[in-house]
Amino acid sequence: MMQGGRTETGGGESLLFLTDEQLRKGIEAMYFAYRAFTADPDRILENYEYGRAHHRAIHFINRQPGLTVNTLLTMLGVTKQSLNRVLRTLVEDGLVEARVGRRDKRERNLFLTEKGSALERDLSEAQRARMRAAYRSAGPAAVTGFRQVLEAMMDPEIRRHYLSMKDGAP
Amino acid sequence: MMQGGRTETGGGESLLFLTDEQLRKGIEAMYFAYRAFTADPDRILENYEYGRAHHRAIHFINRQPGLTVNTLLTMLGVTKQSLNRVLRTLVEDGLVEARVGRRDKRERNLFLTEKGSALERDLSEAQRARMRAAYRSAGPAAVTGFRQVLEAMMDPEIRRHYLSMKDGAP
DNA sequence: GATTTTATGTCAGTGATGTTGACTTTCCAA
DNA sequence: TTGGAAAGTCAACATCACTGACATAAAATC
Repeated sequence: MMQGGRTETGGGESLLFLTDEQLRKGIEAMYFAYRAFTADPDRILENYEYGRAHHRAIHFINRQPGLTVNTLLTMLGVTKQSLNRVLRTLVEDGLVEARVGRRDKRERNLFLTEKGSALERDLSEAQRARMRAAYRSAGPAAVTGFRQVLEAMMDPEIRRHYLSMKDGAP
Repeated sequence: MMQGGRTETGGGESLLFLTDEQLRKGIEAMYFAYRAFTADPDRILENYEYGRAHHRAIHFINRQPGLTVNTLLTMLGVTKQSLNRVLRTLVEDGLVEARVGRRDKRERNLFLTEKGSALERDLSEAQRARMRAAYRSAGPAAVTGFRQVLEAMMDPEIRRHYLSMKDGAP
């Protein structure tokens, strides 16, 4: 049975953090933390008729103003039909502006309106408050480790996108 | 405007990791990593007619064999109606056994059957493989920080449950 | 100039997951 | 014995994802 077995590859004591039990705890930690992580913005979104998908779209449009639908599609990893439904309501409600591309008129460049920016700030401040508290309680060294593990966990193509977005360390 | 502002509370350079930009990167890291984290088991579940909710139920029943429906409910944070639909299919398909409680016959104690254990191993091995690779590439110190931040991010009641589950450090 | 490819939008149908609300059954405990 | 907790059930509904098919416009290519 593989269940309950250790996963050391012969490296000795320094690999104790790679036991199946340790990995399972990590899996549970990811699950529980992510749930808390999404709970705060979800509470805000209940007041509107929006869901998590709207939040994601708003987040990335704020991070890369003018990005195209296709780029957003890649980052969100959903189908265009799914994203389109979300974008349509956001444009209709005046939170997002979709400007026809200047060079390539097939493209739509997406921007947040002032109203969209306001919601973005609300949502992200709720999320940042939790992240800030967690960072503060864990300390800078832990935060570095946190980011390292998360980055190593991402799919390579997505990690490229992630790393290319503007960073807080100038 | 609060947007783009720093969040230092006067502590000086040691709090640079708490800038809004750093927090936003952390938020994105969580999102992208979690997506990768769930992608592997999701691929396996496509072959069955199960979804992520079934995976979660199977995971926790494996971790705490004999747990009651109510305990599982608390850990999953869903309604009993939602969980019931999932549990019913798992029991019907012979992956989960729901034994009437010995002391309190209203309760149901949940166990994985051999068939259920087999699927659990498949699913969790896929997830552990990614976690193992990330841990290995980031190293033990990073893993400690990773866990610290995630634990600080959880809701307190859930963290209690999380910490009370068996740990890999004996 | 005609054809193909690309970017986007739209409509229809489906499935998994979640919700609320109302109700029943079982059965422990005051 | 009665009240209430635990569990299960049924119904209706919303969100968010998917696939598949099709439309439009513009760029790219032949």
